[in-house]
Amino acid sequence: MYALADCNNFYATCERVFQPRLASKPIIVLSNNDGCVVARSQEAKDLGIRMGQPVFQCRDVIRANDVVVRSSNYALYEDMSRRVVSSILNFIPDVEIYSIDEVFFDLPPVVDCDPEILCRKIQSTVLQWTGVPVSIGIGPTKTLAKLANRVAKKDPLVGSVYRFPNHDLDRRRVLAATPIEEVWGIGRQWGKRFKQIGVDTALGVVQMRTTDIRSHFNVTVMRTAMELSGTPCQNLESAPVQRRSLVRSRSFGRMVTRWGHMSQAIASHAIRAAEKLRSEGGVAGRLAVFIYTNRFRKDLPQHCVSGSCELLPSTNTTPVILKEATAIGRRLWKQGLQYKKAGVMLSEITFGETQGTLFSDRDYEHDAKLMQVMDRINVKMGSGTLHPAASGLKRCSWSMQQEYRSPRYTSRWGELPKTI
DNA sequence: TCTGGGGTCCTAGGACCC
DNA sequence: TCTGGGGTCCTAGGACCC
Repeated sequence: MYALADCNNFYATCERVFQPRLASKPIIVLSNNDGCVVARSQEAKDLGIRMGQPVFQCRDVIRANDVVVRSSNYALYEDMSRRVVSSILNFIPDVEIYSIDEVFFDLPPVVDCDPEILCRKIQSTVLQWTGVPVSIGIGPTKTLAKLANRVAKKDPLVGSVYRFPNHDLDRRRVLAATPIEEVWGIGRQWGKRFKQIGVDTALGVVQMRTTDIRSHFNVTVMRTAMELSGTPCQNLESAPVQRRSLVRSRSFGRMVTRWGHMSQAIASHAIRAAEKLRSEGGVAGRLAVFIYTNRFRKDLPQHCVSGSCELLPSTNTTPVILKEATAIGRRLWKQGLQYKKAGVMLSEITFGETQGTLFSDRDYEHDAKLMQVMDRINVKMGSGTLHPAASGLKRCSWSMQQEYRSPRYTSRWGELPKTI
């Protein structure tokens, strides 16, 4: 039996925990650059503000309803997420952290422990210890736990915890009430294709033959269909998975028209990406850089390009990655265009022993020591204290906008909550 | 005027090998 | 006139998730 605990309106909830006066107000949290709505409290959802909607499109609704607007504060959300997980770990030895606001876990088939009762206990404990309300769905597969979670969230009668029913009639009722595109793993596009062949709920999928699903779709969709029928195809992944790629990218606060600014942006992404990779102990075998113009400005010439190179031997050394990234960026750059976004991607990431090379005079031990010193200083004195000058010496026009960020209450001494 | 960032998996098609 | 069969590897693009 699987369970999925999902924090309700997570980012909006985090904003509320330390500012109780926001308790019943509509809240929205914005993406980087304060561009789109990425989280909404229930009140904001009720006002019709959509997920992913550009904030300038809902200015009127915000003003008319006194909606509280926040820039995203990942330092706060990540720390709150960690607290939620550690609360759950008090009851369950092994969990899979699926996302910043979702945790899967196994419920052992113990006779004297009703899974629903245990989950209710977890739910109330998390709320008491962290202030974050969670909904928990229980089912024989992860997909069904996810589906049950949707019921736990939507149906006020079930009190935030819902177990996918055993009884056939109930099961069909719940499946029939789940629109096809809301099944985990089937989004809008697959949903459309299902509707074309006359299937518009989860029940319809369960009633199809597996071979028919395979012929219309791919194996991923087929697995989802099997999970909906109660055959597990996905295990609990409690060991942290080793990543295969890593991206650092940002839209610019203002359009970039000078190579000087672009090279600083690429440099800063390269530096951050390399730093992140070292923190996880990996090395990358390939580096890619991309630069984009503003795809929404149909009136301007578009230039969305990327270039990549092999890193041999695989590396996480900042100066190596920085030099290559800048060179790729320079090749991609076209003067006279207005750029909106740039990013750096590290891929072919490996951990542990790596392939060396015979033909290099680089001193790898020296590199490793230098990076270690730099990382230690930055951990101790704050991120970015020591950095290559290529990323720029002062905040400038391409930096991100974050006008409405709340304090990082739980992770900065200077920003601890105070009573007034 | 203003439109996010970070991942994974699968498939088709092209280039190449013998 | 008639032009094979069996592989691998890589990349781009499309789908999904949060």
